[in-house]
Amino acid sequence: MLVFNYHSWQLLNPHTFRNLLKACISERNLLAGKALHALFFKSHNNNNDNITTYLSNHFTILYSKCGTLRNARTAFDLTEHPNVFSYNAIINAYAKHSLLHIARQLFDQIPQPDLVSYNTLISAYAERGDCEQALGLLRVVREKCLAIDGFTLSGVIDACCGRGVGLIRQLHCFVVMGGFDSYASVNNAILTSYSKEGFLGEAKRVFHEMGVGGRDEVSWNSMIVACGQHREGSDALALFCEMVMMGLEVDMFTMASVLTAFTSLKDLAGGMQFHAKMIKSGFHRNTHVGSGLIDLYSKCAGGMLECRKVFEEITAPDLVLWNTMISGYSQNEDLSEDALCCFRKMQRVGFRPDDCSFVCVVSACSNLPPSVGNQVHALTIKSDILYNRVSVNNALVAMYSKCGNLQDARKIFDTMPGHNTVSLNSMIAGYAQHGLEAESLWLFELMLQKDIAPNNITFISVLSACAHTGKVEEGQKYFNMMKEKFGFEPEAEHYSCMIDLLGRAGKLKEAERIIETMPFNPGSIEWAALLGACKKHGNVDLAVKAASEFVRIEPYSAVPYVVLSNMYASAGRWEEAATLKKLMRERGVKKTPGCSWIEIDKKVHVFVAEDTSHPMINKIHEYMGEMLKKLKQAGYVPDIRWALMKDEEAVTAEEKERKLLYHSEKLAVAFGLICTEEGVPILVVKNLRICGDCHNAIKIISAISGREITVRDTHRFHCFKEGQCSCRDYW
DNA sequence: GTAGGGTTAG
Repeated sequence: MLVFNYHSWQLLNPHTFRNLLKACISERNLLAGKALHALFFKSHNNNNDNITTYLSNHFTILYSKCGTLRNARTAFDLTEHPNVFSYNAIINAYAKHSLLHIARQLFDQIPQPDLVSYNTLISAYAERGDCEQALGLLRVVREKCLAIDGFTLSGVIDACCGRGVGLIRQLHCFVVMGGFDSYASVNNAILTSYSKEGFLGEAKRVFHEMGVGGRDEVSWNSMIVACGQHREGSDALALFCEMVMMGLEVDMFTMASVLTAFTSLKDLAGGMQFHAKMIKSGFHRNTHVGSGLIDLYSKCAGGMLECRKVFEEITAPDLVLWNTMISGYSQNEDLSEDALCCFRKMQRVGFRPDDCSFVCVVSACSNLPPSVGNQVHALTIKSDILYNRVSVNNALVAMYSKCGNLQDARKIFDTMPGHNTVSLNSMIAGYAQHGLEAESLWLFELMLQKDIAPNNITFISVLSACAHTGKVEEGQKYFNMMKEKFGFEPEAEHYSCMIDLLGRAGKLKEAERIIETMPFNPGSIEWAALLGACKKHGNVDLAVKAASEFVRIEPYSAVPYVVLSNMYASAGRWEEAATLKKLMRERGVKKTPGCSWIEIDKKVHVFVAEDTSHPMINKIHEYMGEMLKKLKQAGYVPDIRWALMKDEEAVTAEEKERKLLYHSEKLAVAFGLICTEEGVPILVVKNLRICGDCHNAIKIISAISGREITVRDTHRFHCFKEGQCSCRDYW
């Protein structure tokens, strides 16, 4: 510990002064450093000897290390002969403050940059995900015959992560050929990159090949995180135990990594126990651990209450911690507005949002009225350093397409500075959700041509595009391609897509067979897909099986009860329908009330079925009455099978027709048509799936009114135009 | 004077 007495410093000789400054740097003691700096001006500044040059350069290093950029810059500007050390320090300081353009300017001024200068800049580009620049610098380093080291390679590998596994494989080769595979840091970077590209097997291989002696703590932590992120939580926990048994040092990074394992297992109880243990050791106040905890509770506890408690315990929240909170809010659909509040609050307390903050807040906008997304988009443009980040653009593409605005999604996709796997995934998914399977598959083929590696998520979108349009053969082809050509082991989601694809196409037997033979225990999603297919094709027997399996897994979901009782009712099996309704009441299962909303002039108007609360409801009813006449003239026949919700026998056909007319999506559409100018497209969002009668009616409404009407339901988009729907009635 | 491990988009 550095102990000082200002008065005695006046007598220091230059060498002692230098040693003191060194100590300040290694201890990051800003206070003592500043005092030394003041003294330096009084006594040494005028000399022009080596030690003065040394000292003045080291003040830049001191301030850079202590994170005070302004002081670092002042010290740097006051240094008459800046050496490469202080250049490197100040470049690093700017890079860490996301001011890469200034870092680059300074780099270009260095008379003779050394390897550390290059490494620093490469890391800065890696931080930004700019793989081209990082590779360019690597080339320069090699041309200059500077001997590459582990810093160079781990930086380059980090920068190239996210550009497909092919590039990582090439770099891995380069690492092995150059003999850099003895560097733990380089192997760690390779390991993490493989994992992030979706290749856990390769990551594990790297880890094993490192051997116990070749690993450091980072290797263990990286492997634990990799397993956690690939939902192999129990492997992650086993690694942690192994680490503890071996007496390796366990730090906050390890704790955070273990938390990702609990999160992946959705093991809230285990995570909470671990939390309790960490409270005893005080780890829970650490930001790394905190973000792990917040992630755990936001994903597993069904709300943000616990997260807020964790957040409040943290002594000095950092940017990642704030981002994790924003992310938590944005993943809880009904808390999207809170995500925005959190984003604003973070800025109020002085944090500058980074790409991750924007990605999270933009994704929250997918669940909010479109105008909010537009505003946040404007914000990303204003904060220009982020504008060019691929990740933010990807999030914007996803947001616009989820908000039903495929045109703007495409515009961003076409103008963004570069594409990676996620960019293509977002756009492909956008087209898939809108039922534009041809565009979706065309983009996928383009992706392959351009050598942008698909990942497991790409195939989810591709398969769902096939499912949404009934392309059974294509779906089968892509499912096989994913295994055989790309070596991806299909995950539960891929199997669900196949169940959906086959089931909807009427191949119920094949769909059921997939459930029986897939290498996972089928979850509610798989059974729901089969149930939906049974409903479409009227197979009550199989529906009973699917529904009961669903209920076993998710006892409080109303979905299986409602679907099955509607099926009974449709088949005229009233008693069974009633029994099911009774059972539902007895078990306390509540149906989610259907509601639809529309944004007009930045105000959201929500409608529930047979709504009478809206101030303009009379006008809406009047409009619907008129519309009904026109609809009937155009050949609309109300499909009263969709009005079977309660007391079926008691209601007359006329009453059923009236009920249908006042479904929430029809009310919202009518309101939209009343409130907007001729020709303006309208967007309605529904919290459940669109009803079949509404689907039919809105098709005709779109023709009568000459409007483009988009309805987003929980499953996909229906874009009605000139009497047709983009789903081509396949839903 | 410089890396690799916690959060994110599909």
